[in-house]
Amino acid sequence: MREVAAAARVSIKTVSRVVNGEPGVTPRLAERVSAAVERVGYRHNLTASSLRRTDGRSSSIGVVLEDVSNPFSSALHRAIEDVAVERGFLVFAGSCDEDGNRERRLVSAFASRRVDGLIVQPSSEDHSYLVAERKAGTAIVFVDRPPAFFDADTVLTDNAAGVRLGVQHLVANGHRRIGYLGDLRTIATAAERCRGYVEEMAAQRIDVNQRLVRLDLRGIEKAEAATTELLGSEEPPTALFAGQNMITIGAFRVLRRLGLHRRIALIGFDDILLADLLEPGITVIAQDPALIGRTAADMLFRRIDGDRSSSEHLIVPTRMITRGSGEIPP
Amino acid sequence: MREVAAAARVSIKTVSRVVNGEPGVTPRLAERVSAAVERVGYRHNLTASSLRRTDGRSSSIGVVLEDVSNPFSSALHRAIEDVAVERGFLVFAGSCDEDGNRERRLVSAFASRRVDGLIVQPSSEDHSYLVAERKAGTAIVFVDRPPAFFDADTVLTDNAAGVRLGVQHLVANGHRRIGYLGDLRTIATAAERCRGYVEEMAAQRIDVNQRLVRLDLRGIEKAEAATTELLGSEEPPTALFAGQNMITIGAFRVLRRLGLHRRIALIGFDDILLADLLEPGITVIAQDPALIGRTAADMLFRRIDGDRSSSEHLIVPTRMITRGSGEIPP
DNA sequence: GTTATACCTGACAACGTTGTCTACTGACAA
DNA sequence: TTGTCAGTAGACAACGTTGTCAGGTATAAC
Repeated sequence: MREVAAAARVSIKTVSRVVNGEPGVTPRLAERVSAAVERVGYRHNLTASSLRRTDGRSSSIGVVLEDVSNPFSSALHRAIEDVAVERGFLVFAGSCDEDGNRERRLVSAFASRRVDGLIVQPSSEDHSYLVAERKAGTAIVFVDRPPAFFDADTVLTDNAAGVRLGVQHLVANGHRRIGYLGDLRTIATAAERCRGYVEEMAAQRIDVNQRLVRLDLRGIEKAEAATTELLGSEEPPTALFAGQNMITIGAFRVLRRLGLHRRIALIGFDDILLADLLEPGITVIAQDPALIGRTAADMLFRRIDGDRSSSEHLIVPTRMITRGSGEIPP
Repeated sequence: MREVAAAARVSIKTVSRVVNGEPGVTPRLAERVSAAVERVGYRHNLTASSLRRTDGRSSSIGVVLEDVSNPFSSALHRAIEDVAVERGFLVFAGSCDEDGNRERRLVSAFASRRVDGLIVQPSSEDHSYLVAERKAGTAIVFVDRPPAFFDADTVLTDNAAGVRLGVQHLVANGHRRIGYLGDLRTIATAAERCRGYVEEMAAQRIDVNQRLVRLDLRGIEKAEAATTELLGSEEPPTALFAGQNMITIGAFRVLRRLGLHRRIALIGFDDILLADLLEPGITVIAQDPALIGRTAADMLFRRIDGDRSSSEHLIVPTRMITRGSGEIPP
């Protein structure tokens, strides 16, 4: 900046004014400065700028995801990015793989870089550590899963209601022996989904047979093993509800392998690319990650803009997409 | 920091030493400082720190992707992140949707935040603008596609060789009327893949029938339209090579719709989740985005660590995964 | 010609750090 | 006791900006 000032024969402050588009500089002078900026190859240093500014804004936000490469998380990420770029903000993103410590380390790394806001898809089971960030003025919004021991804005899917919709659909098609395959119970959404299953079964006056319920399945392989076991049991289910993406894939693989894919009904939570091209197409309870991400980002920027009202909790609905696998009769 | 210093009754510099783990502080004193840090709720400000440090490192890198939510890009992103966290670096990521201007804006935003390195999956057709960044000391690595008018390290897939492998496989299965469906020719990788097709056809002494070649297909729908047209023509192909993910999906959809999915062979470039569960499974030429990302990140950090040797150009091989669709005879 | 009024411009300090250099402390040998 | 030497601690400036405020310069009105 000093170089630019020298080249344009003005003071440093004037260069700053031009760079920031502040008023009070003659167009002619501004032109001279811009030319000098170009000539010297000057690049504005936003870190120094944010250090000095009274509001201390860094124009960046941090996004903590389960895994940037997982389709759901990355759709969130993209939606958030789209809102951020409109505001001239940049996005830090990190994955924590269901590891609470990694989540904390990420947040701390973001905090060191003085992000203006955080969007967290939590892995940890205690978010009281965020109190310090909040006090430092960082806006915080949770997506997909609620925080624990910490009050903040949230944007969640109604997981239980989604599962209930699916189970209801299976019952309407005549099923009563409905198996449930769920993810780690430590994941809040997985617990919610399982709750939805139990509640809807009760609402339909069907006793839950514990032998038809398999939980804590993480990854395709565990889902495959559990499905194989379930279908090989004495009184196998006539329908399966898969509580997550990878579980749906695992279950479908086994159904195919056993030649049961046209005989046993299957509904999965979360849509899957290509699910429509399988035979039969897989009926799913679809979330809308793009809408969730956009909503969360809008909320975050409202907070960054100074909204101090009490925390909001939004629910984004799910929707059932029938494609065949969920409509197989018992 | 001043507060911490006051609370621990030491000078600011001593606090700095403790925070940075510099030697020359008695363990007892360090303990006292750490306690004060905790008590005051102090958070190290990395932006101020990097401003002052002689090396000026921000411990962050920028990643420019086609789209953070696209499976290939997000796999790259994840692999890069994994290398970065090991080094204590944070990752800015942005999408540019094949828009060269967006790419430039992203790079400029990264530069303003003084990232130490850039990994670019380019959309632009002229990267001479990066000369300024390079001169400022930013390390730059290109992935997936080569830069134009700019010399830098690259990590690319051998696209032409991959396609040749696929075409060869089709010919070996008896096909001679092989259709080719390609992405926008402005995308370097798409051009390369098309070249592979032409070259292998020549090597097999088969004349390329221009009516069997459809290019500039962007997105599933355009691919569907082109496939429909191709298959409805007078002398339809007996096999199709789809030059990209979405094109493969579009082509398969049409084959299914026309009931030709067991009669016309199909090979796609890039693996697709669930491709093994379709009927028939889709034979693909698979890239290894995780390896590409990791390699690029390793390269970038070598440059950040000061490696000034001339630019390297690595090629990551592809591999064919046969699943049925590519083995259908004419 | 003088003064008032806008409007521009620049000197200086400060943001939260760290590099440099000086000064202090205590231990040990002479 | 004194001198030397590590080893440790602190004062100060500086990184690249911007906020504050004082000062300068046209222009217009008297």
